[in-house]
Amino acid sequence: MSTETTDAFQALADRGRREILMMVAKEKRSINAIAENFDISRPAVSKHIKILQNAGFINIEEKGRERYCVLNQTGFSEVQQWINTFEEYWTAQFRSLENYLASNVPVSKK
Amino acid sequence: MSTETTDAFQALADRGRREILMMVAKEKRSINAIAENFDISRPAVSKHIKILQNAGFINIEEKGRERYCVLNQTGFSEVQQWINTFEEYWTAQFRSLENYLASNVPVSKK
DNA sequence: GATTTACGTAACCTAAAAGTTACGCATTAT
DNA sequence: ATAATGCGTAACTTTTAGGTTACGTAAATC
Repeated sequence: MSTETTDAFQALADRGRREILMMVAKEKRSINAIAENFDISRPAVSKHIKILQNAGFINIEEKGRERYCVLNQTGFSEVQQWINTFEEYWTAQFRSLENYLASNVPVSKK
Repeated sequence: MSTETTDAFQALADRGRREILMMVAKEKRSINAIAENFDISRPAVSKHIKILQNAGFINIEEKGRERYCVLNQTGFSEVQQWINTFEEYWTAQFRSLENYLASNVPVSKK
């Protein structure tokens, strides 16, 4: 795990990390609280957290010796933006389907 | 590259694969046509295509000995759905910000 | 019908991701 | 002051991802 990853998609590639995000979405959690819900060791979780943080999916709220994870919209937006890039393609597809239907499929008349 | 990958996020983890999707979004392309635009070998591209296909991002249109790649919305929708899962979280965040502002921040009066 | 083209696939190698244990270091509790 | 807790990190091992070359095969070209 090269924890310096900054790529949002790379960060989401791991199932465990996606589960972590879903857990944190339900409620703010400390590193240990997260680790308790996984089979992997705490240090492993710790690394995942760092990756998610660097990719902009979570923020850390330090409270004494505990570190709470909360969602950060940055990473999600990045992915959303990329998905939106293809919006144009789908609407074009849709329009050409419309054209096809308009010119080729007989409309039932009353 | 275990080409049996069916995971959408896993498929998007690779930069090259994301580029392939963007290329294909511009226009339908054969495997070789795609490979020409990359530094990697054709067999490598071939594997990437298979991964993208299995993950539901592209469909193959066979035309004689050529195989054309076209986008498939399935994979994109899967990712979109996952992103939408967190929608609830952000709106809750927004509402609590609203509440905070309403109760704590003095409104400038005229 | 021989050759070239457009692929897929198997076998293999390398590098990076993901995991572990074993520490160390603050912070909190006793 | 001492012990216990909540982490991060370094060093190491295993697994997987991504790449290659070397084939084979079916369709197009000559």
